[in-house]
Amino acid sequence: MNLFNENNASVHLIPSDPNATFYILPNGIGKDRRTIFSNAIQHFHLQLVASPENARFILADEQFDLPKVFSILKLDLSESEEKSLPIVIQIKWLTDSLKEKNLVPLTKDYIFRTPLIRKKTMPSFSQEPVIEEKKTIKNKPKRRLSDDQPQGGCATQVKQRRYSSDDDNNDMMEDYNDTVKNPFKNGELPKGNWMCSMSSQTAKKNTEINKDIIDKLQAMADLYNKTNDKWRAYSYQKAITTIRRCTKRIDSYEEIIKLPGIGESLAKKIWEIIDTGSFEKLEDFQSSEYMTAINLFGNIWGCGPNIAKHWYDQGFRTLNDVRTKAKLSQNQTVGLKYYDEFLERIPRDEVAEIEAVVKEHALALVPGLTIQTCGSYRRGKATCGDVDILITHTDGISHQGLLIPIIDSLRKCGFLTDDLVLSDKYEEDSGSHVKYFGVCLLPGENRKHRRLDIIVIPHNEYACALLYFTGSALFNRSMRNLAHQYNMYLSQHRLNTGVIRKNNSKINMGTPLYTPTEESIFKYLNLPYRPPEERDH
DNA sequence: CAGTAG
DNA sequence: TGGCCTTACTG
DNA sequence: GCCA
Repeated sequence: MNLFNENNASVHLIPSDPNATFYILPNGIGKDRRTIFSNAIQHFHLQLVASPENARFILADEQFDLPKVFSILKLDLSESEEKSLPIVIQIKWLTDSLKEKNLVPLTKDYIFRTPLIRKKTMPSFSQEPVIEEKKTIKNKPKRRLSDDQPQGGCATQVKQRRYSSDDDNNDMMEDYNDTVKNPFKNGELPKGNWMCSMSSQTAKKNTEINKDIIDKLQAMADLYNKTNDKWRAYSYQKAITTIRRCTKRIDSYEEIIKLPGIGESLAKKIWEIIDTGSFEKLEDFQSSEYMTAINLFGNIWGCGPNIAKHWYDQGFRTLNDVRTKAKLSQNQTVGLKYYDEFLERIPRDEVAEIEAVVKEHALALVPGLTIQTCGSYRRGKATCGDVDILITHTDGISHQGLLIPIIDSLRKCGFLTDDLVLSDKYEEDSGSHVKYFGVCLLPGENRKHRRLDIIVIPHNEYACALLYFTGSALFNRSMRNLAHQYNMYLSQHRLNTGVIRKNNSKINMGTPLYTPTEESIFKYLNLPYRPPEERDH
């Protein structure tokens, strides 16, 4: 793994080599260009560092010469024959690479003239420093985030937050507020029906007024969701959200068709419900042998539309058919075992009890953990479908390797009865979170088996994870879709800006934004902040 | 990879 | 006409 | 199913 071909004057870069650390000399490079270059670095899987001391390569504007660059860096050209100096490269190398859509060979033409020192300053790359360097880089950012206040801070604070300058390897995490370019002015959103911009709160008290309509549409959506017609289901779901926001009883076709997300087809169906009190299509479905079976099977955890259809095609019609004749995955076996229990809602109080058990065991292992129950519980619902518990630690480190011990502890006391998904491949890499999906049972009489998800994440991802696991699903999709419009991308890990997509796939992942709080994410997206209770779409 | 889930 | 969220697990 |  050599960075250099010694027999050749040109330098051959191996992008994945962790030693290929790059620093962009900001002088003479505007913020926009710098963002582009940062993105490029990431796109080519190169390692960007925030301070020149950690960089093997310095990317500099062509207007400078080597002495100038070194003076900016406060490095002495004549000194330090032994200490390896960074190699200064023309930024043109990056732009050329961008043009080619591939890293072009790093020939000597791109390297600033260094006749005096070049021979001796070719860094050597033994294995030892590689490992050391890796560790420093991985750990520092996590520690640096220890002053986060997960729930505190209003949106306006975002702009004031800065990383301290000694924070290496955090160029990408720099406060990018100023470089976030979206074409919309403050508070303005792109054209469209953005659920995430609206509160669901008003919806709650108006549910009754159009209840018959909503219930029937919901039943249809549920059924379509269990077929492969997920986009139709999506439309129904959005229509339901819209109707929930209506403050008056809907009583004319004209006002229905005007509602966003409701077109001719749905308007006709809604009018049918209003006019006749019934919904023929739904009744057809509900009396259909196929839909009945699909609905039955689809309620098994781990059985989706395709498996359900497959079972139907095999002639299965009842749960007993499935139990005795179908080839079941491990998850489906568990899902079938608790079929009825999983369909029941969990009272709020019981969620709190489950949370308390998990907290007790987790905190016994590591005091000071941040433990937050998300999902519909955090949205303030009276009952929940499952329990989502998010765990992190403000020190940015203590969460590592935590999941398995927690699970073991909970399993040992009989709280966990079955596992569905258990990912323990924490590689201290890629910020991959760690998740457990399983089944728990509180001690005592008349208890029911409940679905429990535990997610352990690094603290710098806390806000995005919180946002994601709090939902609702529709709210998340709306928000991510909005991010997409801005050429950003939002996931449970991070919010990136400057994403370049082509044919609906990302060719450039962009640059992560600093997201200490949920509020900051809303702000980046030009959205008014919505507390969890208002995300119940 | 398809399927399922969040 | 084609996008409609995104990542991660299982088998 | 809806929308651009």
